[in-house]
Amino acid sequence: MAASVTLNDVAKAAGVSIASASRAINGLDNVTEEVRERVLAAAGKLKYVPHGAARALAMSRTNTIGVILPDIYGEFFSEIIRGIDVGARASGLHILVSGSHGDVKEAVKAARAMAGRVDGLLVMAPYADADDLSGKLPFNLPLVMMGGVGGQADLPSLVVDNYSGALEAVRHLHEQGCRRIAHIAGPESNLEAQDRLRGYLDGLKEAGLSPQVLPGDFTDGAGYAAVQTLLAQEQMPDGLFAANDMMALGATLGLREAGVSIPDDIAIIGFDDIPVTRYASPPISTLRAGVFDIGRRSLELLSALIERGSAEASASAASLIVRPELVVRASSRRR
Amino acid sequence: MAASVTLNDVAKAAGVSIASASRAINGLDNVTEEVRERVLAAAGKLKYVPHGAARALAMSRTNTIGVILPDIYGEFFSEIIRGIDVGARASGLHILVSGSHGDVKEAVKAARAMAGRVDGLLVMAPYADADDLSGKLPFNLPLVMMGGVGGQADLPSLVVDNYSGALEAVRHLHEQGCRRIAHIAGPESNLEAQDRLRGYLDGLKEAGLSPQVLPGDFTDGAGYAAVQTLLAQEQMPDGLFAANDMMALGATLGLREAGVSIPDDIAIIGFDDIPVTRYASPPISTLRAGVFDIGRRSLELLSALIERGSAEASASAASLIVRPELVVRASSRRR
DNA sequence: TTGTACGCGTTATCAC
DNA sequence: GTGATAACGCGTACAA
Repeated sequence: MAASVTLNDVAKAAGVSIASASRAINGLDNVTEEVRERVLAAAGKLKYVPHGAARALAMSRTNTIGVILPDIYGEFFSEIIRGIDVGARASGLHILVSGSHGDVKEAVKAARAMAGRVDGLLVMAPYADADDLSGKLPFNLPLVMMGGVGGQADLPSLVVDNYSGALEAVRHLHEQGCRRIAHIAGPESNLEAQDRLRGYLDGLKEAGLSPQVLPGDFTDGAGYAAVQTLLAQEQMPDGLFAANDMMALGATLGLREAGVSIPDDIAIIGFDDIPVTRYASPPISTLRAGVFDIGRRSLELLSALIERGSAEASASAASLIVRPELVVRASSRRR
Repeated sequence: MAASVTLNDVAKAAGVSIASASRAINGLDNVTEEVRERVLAAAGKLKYVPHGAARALAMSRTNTIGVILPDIYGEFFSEIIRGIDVGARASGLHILVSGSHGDVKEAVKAARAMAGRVDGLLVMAPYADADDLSGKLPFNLPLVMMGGVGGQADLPSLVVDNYSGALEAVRHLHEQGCRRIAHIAGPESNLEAQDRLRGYLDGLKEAGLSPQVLPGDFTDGAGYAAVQTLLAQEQMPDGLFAANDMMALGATLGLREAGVSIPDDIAIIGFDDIPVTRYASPPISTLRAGVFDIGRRSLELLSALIERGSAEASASAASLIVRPELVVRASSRRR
């Protein structure tokens, strides 16, 4: 019933031209007060709502930014999205999200689908080789990369210093008296996980300890599985650095189940500082990457790029580097 | 630089008409194989990407659905979004999200901004009076309400049977031997919280017990604060039903801090079954509303409405009612 | 101040 | 099969 009412209908109902109707509705000042009222009244009665796509086409401006994440749920991404939401709100922008499900092809596909529907792109693709994206992604659109390794493809980006974070985690465990420190790694193809692994290895070298790396995939299940491996060996480690908080959480569950005391028998630290770390028992030490801030600041950066026409986008490609902050909680505090 | 390349550019480069170019790119069959190849080659070389808004305008079809939630982060909404994402993916739809921040005006505003940019709307507005929305929201757009009270404004919807869920929670605690059962309520203006409160009150009446209701706002902080109140009174309750899981979680933290044993001294149960309940210690009993499924099924419902042109949308406004399922974990298991 | 007419990038309907 | 051309709904020079 009733195809949606257009500006034309409103103009007709108000007895003015479509141009005047447009002006009145958009609050331009070159309209008689009387005309404005007539138009607004008509619009109200007809329940007129501007057609987004048409407006976007005419103004080549959507007031929407596209967000492409590996996934759009879970503690980690949820925090990212929150940051983006807050920033977007402040800038009067809307958000078109899409999950790439860890696939580069999907990410590119999503980006293509967003062309002409967003003013800029915020993408996080930690698994992607820089070259995989650089050529295919930017369709003359302002773009900011979140996470990933530094200076990825010369795109403006916000990255976490995963390497020094990992280094700090190891040093912390060492200071707490740990001498056999194991690591639960993230997905092999994940660039951030790779950096964290490097930091761990260098940290152990620095301390003169020998490393033990267990495979993982960033899920709590992987953390749980990893401790099963550890429990089966002759000697347990006395320190455990998980590449992210979810795996640290899974590890604590497994250890508690086995009656291992945390942090006395084994100290644990994660990475990211997602909310649930505070609710775990014991609360889990971690490295606060400022997930929320990453989202918010990325959006601000993108927003700025959009405003200035994204002129020399890559010129000012000053990749902001976020240095994670050590957060010590009960899971690793031994004194 | 270089204004984005259009279909016209591609057509010109391939030496065909814009119409043929369109056909070739959209895979229609009435094109010579040779023309198709020329067009595709040109498109590839020019890095052509279809303009979403223009396509939407021409086809009056966006392949996008708008999602309006009170918030777009946190465990609960994250799960909803996950469900929607899965459903959307299956239907080849994109998602335009917006948080209303608990404000009806904001929700309506968001919906207006989405007009002409989406094919349908998925909205959750638990604080909204049915009448507040029914008139202002549907701009000739297929719409499905998530949550809220049943049959809200005759719109097709997916609602949780909060009342019987709450009733079941109370019965469970009673069966476990609890005789002084307190309730931490949700926000007063929240319709779902109201239903849960009703269920609680009727449940206590049924058991012949006297109720104690503490105020809350669905945050863990509120749960924590509520137990401080309880700890200060002469006699502690021996059972606690929180209107949602986050408050139940906050309550367990407060109680553990005070050295109160769960579930021996006090049994606890929440509502919603968000992921974190499983990681808490002890794991928290709850009522599984199937948050994920609500998202997914809402989308499926909406998708169906869109396909069939939303003809008699409200005719088939068969509000699907989800009956929550009791999930007993350590926090309330006394035997 | 107001109205006319064109353009935004695509799709779809025609003739050819 | 292919190519003009009219929508789609709106903003906006430009002219009046």
